[in-house]
Amino acid sequence: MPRKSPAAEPVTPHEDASAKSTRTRRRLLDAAATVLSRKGFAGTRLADIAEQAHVQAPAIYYYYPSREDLIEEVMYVGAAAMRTHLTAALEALPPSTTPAGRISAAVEAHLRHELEISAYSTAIIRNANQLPEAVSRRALAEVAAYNDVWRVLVAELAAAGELRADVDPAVGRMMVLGALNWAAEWWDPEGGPLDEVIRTAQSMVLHSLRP
Amino acid sequence: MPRKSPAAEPVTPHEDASAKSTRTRRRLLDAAATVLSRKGFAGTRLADIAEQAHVQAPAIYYYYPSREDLIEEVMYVGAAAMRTHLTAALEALPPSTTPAGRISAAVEAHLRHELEISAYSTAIIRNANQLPEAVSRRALAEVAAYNDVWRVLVAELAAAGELRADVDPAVGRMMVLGALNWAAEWWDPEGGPLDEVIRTAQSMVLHSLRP
DNA sequence: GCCAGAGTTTAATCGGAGATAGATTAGTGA
DNA sequence: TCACTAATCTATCTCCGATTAAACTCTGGC
Repeated sequence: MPRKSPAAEPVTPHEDASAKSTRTRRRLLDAAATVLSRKGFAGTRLADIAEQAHVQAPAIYYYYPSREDLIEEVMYVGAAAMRTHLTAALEALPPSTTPAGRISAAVEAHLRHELEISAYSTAIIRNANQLPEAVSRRALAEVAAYNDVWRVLVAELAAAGELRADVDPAVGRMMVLGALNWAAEWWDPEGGPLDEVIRTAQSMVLHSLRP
Repeated sequence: MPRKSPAAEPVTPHEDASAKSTRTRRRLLDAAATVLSRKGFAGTRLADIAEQAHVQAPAIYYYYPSREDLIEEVMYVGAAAMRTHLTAALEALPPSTTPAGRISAAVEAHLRHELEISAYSTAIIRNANQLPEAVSRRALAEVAAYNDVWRVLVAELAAAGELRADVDPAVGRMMVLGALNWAAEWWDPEGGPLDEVIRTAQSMVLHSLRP
């Protein structure tokens, strides 16, 4: 058994001696995200993760106490990054931005980040609802918080009188998020520039919500 | 070893003697769809399927040569049913129906069927892109055919001059299908009548596509 | 040049799950 | 009721994959 996992020792002994450790940890996380998105939770083998990360399988236990802990972190980190990214994008907007403008920015932030960290995104999208409770709990909480941000965006639009009367806010929000999430399943960098997808998405989303 | 699987003997010996066999087969298929949607491909245990279907695990081998064959059939049958349902709904429309009216009907058909056979739908949605090639081949072909039906619907709309210029037809179609597919992940019969979701969806879809 | 500990490896262990063998029971026609 | 087939069961085999044990290696500080 390894003496102590680096994760349990945040006080770095030699200031940057842990650089290697940190990098390997990240490699394992990325590898796990990739395998998880391609094979699903139960199909994710430690051997596959290890191969992706260029280590032997037991090395994983130096960094994570168990397979489930590693996967749990993939889900959480991916979900948290998504929310952080969206929040930052919104905060960067000038205060004068209209509700429609904010939604437009949110659409762009969602798509860019989703497709940039697509291994994490597809891992979350495909697996979130078929994981054991313990593995998905933190991630689902992040996803709920992410949804809340959108809830506010839609509410702001409604408050400005720009939400069509025949659109239920909750249903509308889930439809929009579904359209955006699904992009991870079909978008291919080869098939055309992301910017065009973003423009089309922004236009469709706003037209689907506003009078 | 069982003498012969009923599947291999389409000529029913006693005309309805196979009724029981047919029902068990269906129970197994439904059970497999349920487990598959909840646990994913690799997490789908024969024991879980068997329990859902009220048989012992080895009984499955009387009907299917292997676990993979059973799952393959779940995917294919679910995908094929989806396309059949949509096609039938479109053919039932009066010939005078406008392109927008046809899309509206397609939205309803998609949502109703998706949420009615939700075990099959979520099984397909969550697993289609993380299955071994051999298991998903037929299902993916059906999905492609299903997409083609929608491609035509959008083309008809465009031909009628009712597709906004800033909406790329392919991107628009995938966005719409994403919004609809995602409903299987969040819609809950307790949370309100399906009809209202359908009306909102129809309105959003048409407004997102038309000038 | 030597030591300590971080980081990683090879070699077991051990349980779980698909598949098979060989009964056993249910159903139907004579 | 008998005989035969359909349908299902119990017991078992076997392999795969997570985890653990026990080294080994490399690096920086002395």
